[in-house]
Amino acid sequence: MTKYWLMKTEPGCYSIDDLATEDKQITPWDGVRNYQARNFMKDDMELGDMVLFYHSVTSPSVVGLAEVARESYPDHTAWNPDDPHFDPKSPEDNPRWFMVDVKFVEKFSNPLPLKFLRTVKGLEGMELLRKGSRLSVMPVTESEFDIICRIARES
DNA sequence: GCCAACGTTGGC
DNA sequence: GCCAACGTTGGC
Repeated sequence: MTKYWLMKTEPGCYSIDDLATEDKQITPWDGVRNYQARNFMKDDMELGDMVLFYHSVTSPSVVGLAEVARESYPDHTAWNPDDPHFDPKSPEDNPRWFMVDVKFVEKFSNPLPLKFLRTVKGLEGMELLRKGSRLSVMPVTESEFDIICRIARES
C-alpha cells in the first residue's frame, strides 16, 4: 500500500530544483534531528511512497512531488564532527538518526501556497495547516494527496 | 525582525 | 518525574 508524506525544506538550503538536478535525481534526506520526523522515516516510509515536496520560509508552498527511493538507513552526517548536524550521541555502532533517499518525480508548474491550501475544501485536517505545526516530515492522507495533485494539474 | 508554538535539556 | 530555561522552527 502506497503511503503519502510531506517533507519540508528551506529552498535556500535545499530546493526542488536541487533535487531535479542531482545525479539520478536522488538525494539522501539527511539532517533531520527530530524524533517524530525520524520515526516516520525509520519505521513507516516504504519504497515507492509518494512525497509532497514543500518549501518553507521564503514562499511557503507545495512545489512538487518526490518518491521514496530507499528505505531508512543511518544518517551518517551525524558522525561527521565537521557537519552542522553532527551529533556525538549518535555513534556509528548505535545510530540515533535515520534517513531515507528521495527521488524527484515532478515540479508543479504552479506551486500551491500554504495560504491557498488553507482555503481548499477537504484539506481542513492537514497536519501542515495546524497552528504551530513544525514537523519536517509528516504523513498526508490519500485524499489530501489526491486533492493537491488534482489542483496542481488544473492550475 | 517578531513571536507563537514546540522540543530538548538539566537541575531538583 | 516535574518544570523552568533555553533553542529552534517557520509563518507573518
